[in-house]
Amino acid sequence: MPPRYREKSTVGYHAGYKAPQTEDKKAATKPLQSVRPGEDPTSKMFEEEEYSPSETEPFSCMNGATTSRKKKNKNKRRFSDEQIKSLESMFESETRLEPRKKMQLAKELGLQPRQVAIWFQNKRARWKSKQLERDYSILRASYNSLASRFETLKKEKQALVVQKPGEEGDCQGPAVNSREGKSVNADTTKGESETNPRLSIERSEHGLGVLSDEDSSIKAEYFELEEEPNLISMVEPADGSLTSQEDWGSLDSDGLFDQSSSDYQWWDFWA
DNA sequence: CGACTATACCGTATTACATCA
DNA sequence: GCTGATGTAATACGGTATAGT
Repeated sequence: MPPRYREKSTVGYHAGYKAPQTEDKKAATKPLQSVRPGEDPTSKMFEEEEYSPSETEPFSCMNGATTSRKKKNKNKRRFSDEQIKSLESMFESETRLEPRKKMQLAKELGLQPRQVAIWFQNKRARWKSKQLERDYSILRASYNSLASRFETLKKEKQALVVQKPGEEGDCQGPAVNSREGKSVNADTTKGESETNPRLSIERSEHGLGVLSDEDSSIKAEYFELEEEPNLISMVEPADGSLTSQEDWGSLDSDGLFDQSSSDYQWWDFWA
């Protein structure tokens, strides 16, 4: 969790102290009179004493609105290109604003500090959303690569089995078991390959598909896959650490998904 | 010192408005 | 001019951290 910037209060609060116009929801919602979406009885935009509406909009026009959804922010204005530019460049250097910088930036841009804070908040949300899309694409590409490699190996193996029907499979038999220092005959090798779930290539009758953006059902199928536990366990550790939301904070694509930073591919387990 | 309170900030979901095709 | 899609500023809400009482 990145550090939060909190302005240390320099005032000694006392009983009965009236909090300064906070720019946040706690104060805004303190009266909290059955607030419903679209109905903001304390609409900060219209209470902010320093707030100066955009040059063109006399926002008082909304007074007396007759629609059921009253209190619409008619003075909502998009920020100017210049403002966006400044905000963007600040966001590039730091995604969370120090209160002092927020105030300064707000002053420079002629915005309310709250507007700056909200912009950063929305920006982080948008950025995260796009990041998730990117990460998913990378993951999908990796998976598809793995799937096609799997198919290739499967075909190779079948070819070898057909080629030498009576013979022992050189590719897996003794080699696999040689780590135990035993000489294994063809029968035991074959027997193990049939019973050992880890040697389960043949078991996959339908093989592996290719993930596409469109077919979400396929995605679901593969991410709940029981057929190939080995594959899943490589993509997602059994402890769920990859999908644990706690780790998302540090999941900034140069971490988990940045394959360019390493020659190692996770599917190399299989190679 | 611990409980309580107030405030600030966060992420997420949602709303409402502006803009464009 | 109307309409639906999209982008985005703003709000709502629940949660957490921190400082003061």
